[in-house]
Formats: sequence, structure tokens, C-alpha cells
Amino acid sequence: MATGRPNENSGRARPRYDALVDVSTELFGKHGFEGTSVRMIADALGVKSGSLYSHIKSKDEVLHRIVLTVADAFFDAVKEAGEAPGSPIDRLRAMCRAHLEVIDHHGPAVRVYYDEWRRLGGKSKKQILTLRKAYENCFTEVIEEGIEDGSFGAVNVPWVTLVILSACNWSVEWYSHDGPRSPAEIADGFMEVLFDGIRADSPAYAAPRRKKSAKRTKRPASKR
Amino acid sequence: MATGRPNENSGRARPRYDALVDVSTELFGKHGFEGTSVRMIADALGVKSGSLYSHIKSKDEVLHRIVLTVADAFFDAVKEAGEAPGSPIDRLRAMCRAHLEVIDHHGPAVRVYYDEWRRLGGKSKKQILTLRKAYENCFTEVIEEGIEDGSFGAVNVPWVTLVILSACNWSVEWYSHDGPRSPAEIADGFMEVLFDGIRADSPAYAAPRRKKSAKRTKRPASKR
DNA sequence: CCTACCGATCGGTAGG
DNA sequence: CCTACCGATCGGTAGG
Repeated sequence: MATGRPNENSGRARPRYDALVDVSTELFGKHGFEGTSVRMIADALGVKSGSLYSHIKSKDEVLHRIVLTVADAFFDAVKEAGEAPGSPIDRLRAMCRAHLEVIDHHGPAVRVYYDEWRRLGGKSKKQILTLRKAYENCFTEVIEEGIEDGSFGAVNVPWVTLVILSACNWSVEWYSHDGPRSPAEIADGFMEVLFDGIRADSPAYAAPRRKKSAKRTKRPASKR
Repeated sequence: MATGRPNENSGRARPRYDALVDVSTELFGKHGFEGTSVRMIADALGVKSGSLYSHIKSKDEVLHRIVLTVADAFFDAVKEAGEAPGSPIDRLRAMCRAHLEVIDHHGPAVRVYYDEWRRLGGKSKKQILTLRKAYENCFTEVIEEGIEDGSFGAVNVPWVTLVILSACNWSVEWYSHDGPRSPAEIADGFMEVLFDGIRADSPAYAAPRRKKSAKRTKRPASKR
């Protein structure tokens, strides 16, 4: 939050600008940034293309705004979840859930974020990379705390971080708001795999079967 | 393999066509498909843009060719690794390694595959989705075998499949040929996390410390 | 927010 | 593989 938005102007409401960003988000998500013309945006707003430029300086500015908003949302949500009270495993679960909830809530803007952030210019791109790094550090810190307080074993922190980040980030490719699993259920699924592992002699699989919950045999949302 | 390439012509060598695809791959990877013009491709080949059309029917055809080649490569490599003799855990490791090796070997074509496959038209897109589904089934099958033969616990197959696919697929975002970790080392890292989990009472973390190998405290390639 | 327009560039074709 | 060109469209600006 407060990372500095393009065209920021003292918090005044700008409904035209917001509508412009919203329809641009839809179009960038569907056709890609380069595949979307300013005339497509203007048509969707019911105005002529020249009129857009009283609200924006360039098409790139709109992309920057979309990507930055999502990067802020991921960082803020995960940071808050990671700092809440609770055991390391519960906080890790809450961070995954928060990540999935951002995907759920921001919809097509998240697609634009993942697909187009690298097309941003030098300074904007660095801003995104900084936010992303801070986001990742939230995960690393909770894992390290879990090792220190005995919640987790002597795991390899970077590998564990990478696996959990991969699960969260890849979920943009298959998650659907209308799918069969909620963000919370998906976070549970991730945590189950990460916590228990798959080795046969893990305490998770010792008789009597099925601890925790009965959902071990159900399936998650369809994936690709 | 043999999934039918666009413009296929009885295996005859077509060095001009191949060079065209190679430079297009580089340019699509750097600027995106929509951000690359046929004139940029022609310039890189040292010819005029009109001359390209004696080798290709359209710019879209080139994208189809690139994406299909990578989809084939992933499927073939993972299938072969999954069918080799060995324990389920070793085969799973080999499949991850094979995935990373495809990323390593195909370089920018893999970027294009992940970034642009959804811009393909209806029939081409379905072809890609079919290959991807078959690729994923390879993982599911090995995991199921591992449960049956007692190598793994009574894990939730879809969630485990999703986590391992996420780790493999997300690696395109951070893997570098010049990075500190080989595909085999990365596969080992993934398998370590997936097999052992992170719970403190896993046999992996029982005293005496450090089984398997001593690299539990080293770090993987930098990630984002 | 509009009209009118800028120069540049787009994917692709005709005919050699 | 080239010249020459097609009509369409690009992001953006001037002046109201």
C-alpha cells in the first residue's frame, strides 16, 4: 500500500479513470496488452479514442496501474496473514488462503499482472520486483519461525519456500471463482501436502487412518 | 511426438523455415507475440517482410509451431521418464528432472509456450490442452502406483499432483541455464520437500540429523 | 468529450 | 527473395 500510484491525486474520486482502468483490465486480460488498442478501450467506454487522453498519459500508464495494484494487494494480504497471531502452520495456511483470495477478488487483473509485468519499463519493473521480494520474504520468515519453535523439522528453507510459492503462484492458471473449491479449501490442500509429505512412514499415514479431517480422498479443483 | 506440425512436409530439411522459427522464438519471447511484427522477424533474417510468406502462411502459424514443439517436448520427456524402471519416488524425481531439462534445452521457446498458448485458435488450443492433460496424467499415475506399492502413504492424489505440477511449471519463471542449480539438483530439492514434508515428527528429521545427503542447508537457485 | 488528423506501422499479397 | 503496394490500424496530439 502507499507505494505510489501513477497519476495519484490526493485521494479524490475519479470515476471515469476507474472505469477506464476496469475495462482496460478486462481487455488486457482477454487480448493481452499489445493485443489491445486504445480504440478497443474507448469503444468499451462509449467514447472516442482521443478522449482517453484527458484521463491518462499513455496506454503504458494504465498497465502500470493495474500491475501495481495487484502487486500491492498480494503483498498487503500475505503480510497481514503472516503477522496475525497463531502457530506457524496456521499462519502459513492463512497466507496461502490470502493469496488465493486476492486471485479470487481481483479476477482478470491478476492475469494481467502475471502475463504483462515484465513488459513494464525499468523503474516500474523494479518497483514490482521489490514488492514481490517482500512478499516472498513473508513466507521465508514464517517458515524459519516454525523451525525455531519446533513446529517444523530441520527443513531446507529455500526449497520449502519455493515449493509453496510455486503452488500459490501457479494457482492463477487453474483457479476459478466458480470452481468447486474455496480459497480456504485450497490452502488446506496445499498445507496438507506440504506438512505431511508423501513418505509412507510419515506419522500422517500411521494407523488408525484419517486424522485431521475426512477430506483426504476428495479431489481439488480441476487443474492444468 | 508426431502430433502433426503445421506445414509438415515429409521430413525434408527446411533450413530457411527453421531459421525463421528460431528468430521468431527469440523475438516472441522478448517482445511477446503481438509485440513482434513480421518486419522485425524479416530484419533479423536479413530479408524483406514479404519474403517470409514463401515459407509460412501466417504469423499465427509460426506461433502454433513453437508452442506445439514445446508441448510435445514436455510430454515426451516426462512420459519417458515416468515409464523407466525404478521406484515411484525415483521416477517422480526423473520426471521433474526431465521437465527442467526441457526448460533448460528449449530456452525462449518455453517462455513463448507458457505466455502465448492461450492466444492460439480453437483447434490448435485444444491440441495443446490434450497434450498437457496427457502430461499431467503421467504424474498422477506414478503417484498412484507409489501408493499401491507402499512407497507413499495414503496421500490425496489430486493435491499432490497439483503441488508437484506447480513446482515444475512455475520453474520457468526463475530457472536460468547459468544459475547455480542443475535440473537434477532442482528435482532433488522438489522431491525432498514433497517426500519428507515439513512436520517436526517426520522420520526425516529424527536424530541423528542429516540423512540422505548433506545439502539440506544449502540454498536453491534464486527464485521469485 | 469531440472532430480531425498526424506519421508510423501493421499483416499480408501481386507479380515478377 | 525483391519491389511495390494494399487497406487497415496503431498510439497519440491539436484545438476546440
